[in-house]
Amino acid sequence: MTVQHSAPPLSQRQSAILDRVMANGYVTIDALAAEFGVSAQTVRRDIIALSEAGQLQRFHGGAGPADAMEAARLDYAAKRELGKPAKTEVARKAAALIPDGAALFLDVGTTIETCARELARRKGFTIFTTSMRAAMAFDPRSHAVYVLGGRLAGKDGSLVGEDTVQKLASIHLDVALIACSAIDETGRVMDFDLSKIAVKRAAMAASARSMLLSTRSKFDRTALGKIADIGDFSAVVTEDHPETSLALVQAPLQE
Amino acid sequence: MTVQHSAPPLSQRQSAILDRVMANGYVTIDALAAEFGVSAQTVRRDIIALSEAGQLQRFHGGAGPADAMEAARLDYAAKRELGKPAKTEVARKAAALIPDGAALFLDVGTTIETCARELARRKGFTIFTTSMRAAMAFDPRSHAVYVLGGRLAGKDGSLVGEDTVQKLASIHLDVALIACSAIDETGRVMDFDLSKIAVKRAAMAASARSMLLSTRSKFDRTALGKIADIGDFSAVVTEDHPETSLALVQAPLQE
DNA sequence: GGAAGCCTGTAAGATACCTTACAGTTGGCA
DNA sequence: TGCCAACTGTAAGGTATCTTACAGGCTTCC
Repeated sequence: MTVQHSAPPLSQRQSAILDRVMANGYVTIDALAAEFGVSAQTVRRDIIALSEAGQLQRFHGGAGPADAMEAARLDYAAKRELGKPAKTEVARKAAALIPDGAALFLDVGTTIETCARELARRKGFTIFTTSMRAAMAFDPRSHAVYVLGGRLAGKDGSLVGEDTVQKLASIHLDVALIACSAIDETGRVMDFDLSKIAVKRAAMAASARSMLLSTRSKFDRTALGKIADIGDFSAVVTEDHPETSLALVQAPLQE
Repeated sequence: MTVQHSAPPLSQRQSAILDRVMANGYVTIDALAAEFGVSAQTVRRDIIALSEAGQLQRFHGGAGPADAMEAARLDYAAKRELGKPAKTEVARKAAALIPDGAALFLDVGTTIETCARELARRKGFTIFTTSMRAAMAFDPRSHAVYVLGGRLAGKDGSLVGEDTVQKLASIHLDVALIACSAIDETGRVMDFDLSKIAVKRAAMAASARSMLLSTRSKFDRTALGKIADIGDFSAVVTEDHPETSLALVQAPLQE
């Protein structure tokens, strides 16, 4: 079994620069020059080489990540922009409905992540989630964060696995924040990803209340599998202007 | 139970800017101005406000993350710099010893993460890990990545839990890549974090071979708990200049 | 109505960075 | 030794960004 790298040769310093970029997300040329004890121009040359090799992305004054994994994250990030303002509004409204100190399940999804960042600015939550990106939003010193393990499924940092369901069965949570792919005319809440549906249902079963976060763009559409009926949720949070075909509940949750 | 945010009020656009920063890691002012349809100067003002609020960090031409979680990551990243060149060397040497397509356990730690990024540039590995940061280094389309769940323990994205040990007991891996805090004069490999020791031992037990990644700065020191004896490892990877008090094995692994 | 406050856009000078070009250093090789 | 290639540092001029300052539009409130 051959041991070989497909990547082109990198100097020690270039490799170190890559490390820093991957770790910090963004580094300035000045910082790199100071760290390695070389001139800014030398660092610039390294960055140009790495940039041309597609290893990172140049910015004015520094460089940021741009490789396979990060590029996927950017694709993923770009996807967020589609429903951006609506997502943010939904996330903020949902976060405002969560009482302090609650024990929560956080589903996978961009809206949930935005909500997670909103919640992370408070303190004392207990979080169960299958989304690494949602988990990373929290400071472990301010919150108790539990990540339900599994196989890394996509660029979104989501984890899927059979154990997840049974682990959820053994705990009790206050609120499950659930995302979906579609809500059809009859009020069926649906998702494209079958592997995640079981997790969503288990999370709902393990929680006293379930909250569905969905932009109106998901309404009157259909998807592969059914998660639940819209009536199974204690609250459905969407944008204002509820000109949809469904009656929406938006009452604050209480313990 | 009161529902309130401790954070100061943010405009819709400022909040959206934060979202983008958290998602992309770094955004340029031009990109933000174009996205929101406002002038660069307006975006700059938003960024200045957010920066003064400690929500993000200003850079020449854009802004990057700098809030609680990310700041912790930066602290963590700063820590890497202590043993930087040595860590990189160890990581690269270790990665070169791993045969293609191997099933691996990746421990928590900066050296392991650097090694993970090195491995991620190849294809076909099966990865089990308790480190979210290590997991994120891989593209799930090129590798099978399994994250062993647990409680988010620190800024390093590490997960600890009781289930982890028993889950490891049910699988078989080729190589376990293990990190440690110290190796004392008698060859005892030790760690400061007791909660992680059980995981390391379980991973070693589940793997045909174990590889210890350690810079020489860890040698002739001691720590809280013992992981194993240095003889329990199939290979110990450290920097060149093996002027240590221990005989080190650095043989390539084969299946 | 009118003043005050806030947000926004525009413009000019100051600052920081980038590019290009050239020279010094090092190491390999004949 | 002499030559060449690769790497690095320095410097000058161009470009981009930042800062500061001012003006217009909008809302609030008297």
